Amino acid sequence: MALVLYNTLTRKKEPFEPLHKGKVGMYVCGVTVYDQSHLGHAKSAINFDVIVRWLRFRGYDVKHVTNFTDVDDKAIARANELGIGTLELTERMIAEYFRDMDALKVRRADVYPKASETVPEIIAMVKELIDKGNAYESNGSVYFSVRSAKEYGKLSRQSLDQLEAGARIEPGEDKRDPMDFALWKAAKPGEIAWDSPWGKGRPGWHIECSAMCLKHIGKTVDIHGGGTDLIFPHHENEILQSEACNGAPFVRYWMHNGMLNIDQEKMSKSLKNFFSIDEILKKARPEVVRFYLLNATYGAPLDYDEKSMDEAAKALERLQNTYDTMKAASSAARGTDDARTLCESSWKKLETSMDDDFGTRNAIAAMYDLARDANKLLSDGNLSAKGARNVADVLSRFNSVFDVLQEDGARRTVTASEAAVDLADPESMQSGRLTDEEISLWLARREAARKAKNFEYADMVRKKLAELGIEIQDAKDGATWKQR
RNA sequence: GCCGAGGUGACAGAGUGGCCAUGUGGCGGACUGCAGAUCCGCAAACGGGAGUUCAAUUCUCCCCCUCGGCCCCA
Repeated sequence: MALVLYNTLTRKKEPFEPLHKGKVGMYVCGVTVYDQSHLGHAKSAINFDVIVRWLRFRGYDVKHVTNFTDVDDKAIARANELGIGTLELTERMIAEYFRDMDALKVRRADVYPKASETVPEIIAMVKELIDKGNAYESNGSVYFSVRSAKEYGKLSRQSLDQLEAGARIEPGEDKRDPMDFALWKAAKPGEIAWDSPWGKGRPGWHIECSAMCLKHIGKTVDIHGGGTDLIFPHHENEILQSEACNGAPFVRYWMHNGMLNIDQEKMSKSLKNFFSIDEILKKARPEVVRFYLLNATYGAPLDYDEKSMDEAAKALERLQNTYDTMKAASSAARGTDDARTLCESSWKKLETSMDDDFGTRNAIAAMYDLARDANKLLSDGNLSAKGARNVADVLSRFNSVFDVLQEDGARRTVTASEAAVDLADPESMQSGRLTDEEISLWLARREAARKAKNFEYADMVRKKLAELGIEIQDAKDGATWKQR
């Protein structure tokens, strides 16, 4: 089954065929670094993180580029407020961004170009656009002439005339046409600026992505991603610039992730209705945040509320329990079923889902089905040790793409000595860390007490262990325990 | 106004021309000394209207509603 993805350009799902066989050049629009990152940014980062991981899992050699917009009106304004340099502020924000995304287990892109470090390439591109007659200089600024483009609005399906009806030129601008946009902005006093053939100034917003794509990937990128809010005008303008400059198709597949809404409104910095990643991580583990976001469709808007995050936590708990249980059963299970058919069909379903425009939601559903059937086999006593291992392997493979299960949470069986008949006082349990042997000993004592129907003692042991962060569960073939 | 997406059971959210989504929650069971975990069963849906069809939640048309984009924004 071939990988199919939804292309915003054609509004259809298309079979994925990169320009060069086996290689994928992928560019994802990053953030403007003037403030903290919020859950909406996390959604984008995690959606594309999993997309990249799946492409790699499928054997593609992916070069993933994500930029930082560090030269920008808001960053300049914020830095001035704080009385620090623009790049000082943006460096700080970039560090925070990495801290946040690392916490969310987002794999790093291969390259993180910054606007401030791409100025020579940007200037070269602007020059070329002027030479080719697609741009013009005006009072130290350079604008792209939309009327010079062969076609306009193919991504967002906007008509230039329609747009112009509502547009107007801001006072102080020197555009020839209202829809023309700045490639290079003449410096204003107190702003960060670079020398250029048009005097001191700085790059416009859209041009940095075009320049970075060209520099780090080439004239044509296979996948260009970003939020749906960037479709117009940002991505539209990127197409105009890049195709006018390079004379080659700019992007083969446009992928856009849906916005995260809160109370029916887009979460955004300007609306001040956002949860910073910091805050979110106080409420939920990173794995839960990932699971919550991946349990939706990347391209659709997602409404956030605390209740749905809690639901995600509970649902994930089930998969985690199954994962832990299966790992424990990998040596203990006694049945005869090696669960091969089950594992194969579950994995097949996951692959089919992921190959269908990265259907993480259905992929997760496949894991639920696997968990249910495997748990049933186990509790019916039919699962073999090898079968448990097979199931754990599938979940582990799933996790290598989704990264939502904790690997060290294994529930452990007791390796108890039979001779543990002395019912020592649970109160004598040392606070601090117990060794595995000590835990086994206590569980053996408890087991002996249970057999003797001394439930008071058994409950006491369970309680004391719980106080030390050790959770135990009784099962048919003995208790298992887990460090919390 | 223009462009785009969408309306599915209590909630979240897939999908398909005729058969189970899935998860959380609810109800009833099994297991259990109790916890917990797990499993089984039940109830519960396809915005409204017309049409195509043997059959439509799934296709077509109309209507209603919601959301996003059109300054910045993942």
